[in-house]
Amino acid sequence: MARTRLTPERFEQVAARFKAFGEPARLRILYALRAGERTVGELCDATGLSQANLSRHLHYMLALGLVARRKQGVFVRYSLAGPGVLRLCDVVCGQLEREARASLR
Amino acid sequence: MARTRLTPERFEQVAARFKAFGEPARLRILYALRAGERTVGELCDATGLSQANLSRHLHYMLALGLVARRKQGVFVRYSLAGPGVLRLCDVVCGQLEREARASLR
DNA sequence: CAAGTATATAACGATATACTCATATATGCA
DNA sequence: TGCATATATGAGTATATCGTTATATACTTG
Repeated sequence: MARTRLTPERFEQVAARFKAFGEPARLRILYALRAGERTVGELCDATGLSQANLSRHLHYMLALGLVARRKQGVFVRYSLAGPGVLRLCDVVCGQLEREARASLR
Repeated sequence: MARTRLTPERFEQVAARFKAFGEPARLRILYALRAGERTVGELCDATGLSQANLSRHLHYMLALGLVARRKQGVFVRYSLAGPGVLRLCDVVCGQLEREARASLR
């Protein structure tokens, strides 16, 4: 694997990316988008978050390039920015899964 | 891949794990441990963090199972809890790397 | 243009988190 | 035992971030 030099600002970037995932509300949003594009209203229903709160998190993730935004009439449709976005979450889920199973036996 | 049901508390767990990585100071510590076991004092030098601050972050990551602790006389030697700990960071680094390269051309 | 709906944003309070300074605890040694 | 060193922790401050309420903006339709 190519070893990347980790400058201080690289640490900042990486941390910022992790921080985006380090919030249950945002994870819920991302997983609600797993099945495909959703309007803000639909995401309200799917996640149980308030509209204002949702909008703020979406803006946040849009700025980080985690989600994509498409305006269509009155509606705004959000989607995952790429197939890799949830891969990271799945890795962590898998790790926790394994740890949980290991600690049981 | 086994599809795991994502309960609310699963979201919390995953978010907590991500949050641990979402802090530049902790990333610096983890990467300083990449080369192997280090005492707190050595980590002070390697990261530039204050002793008190460092001690807190180490405690935090110890509780999450990201680092291991071994007491040896007056010294306490910390190390990465497992080989998978930094794999996640490398994934993110790689993604950012690719994105940076893609946005250049 | 007026009214209704979808989304975004401003302002605010509450809470959490990072950091520092000072001090406590633990260990080794004279 | 007394001192020096390594690490941990308590207390306090500053800042960031989440969530809410109220309001603004943008678009559609009558």
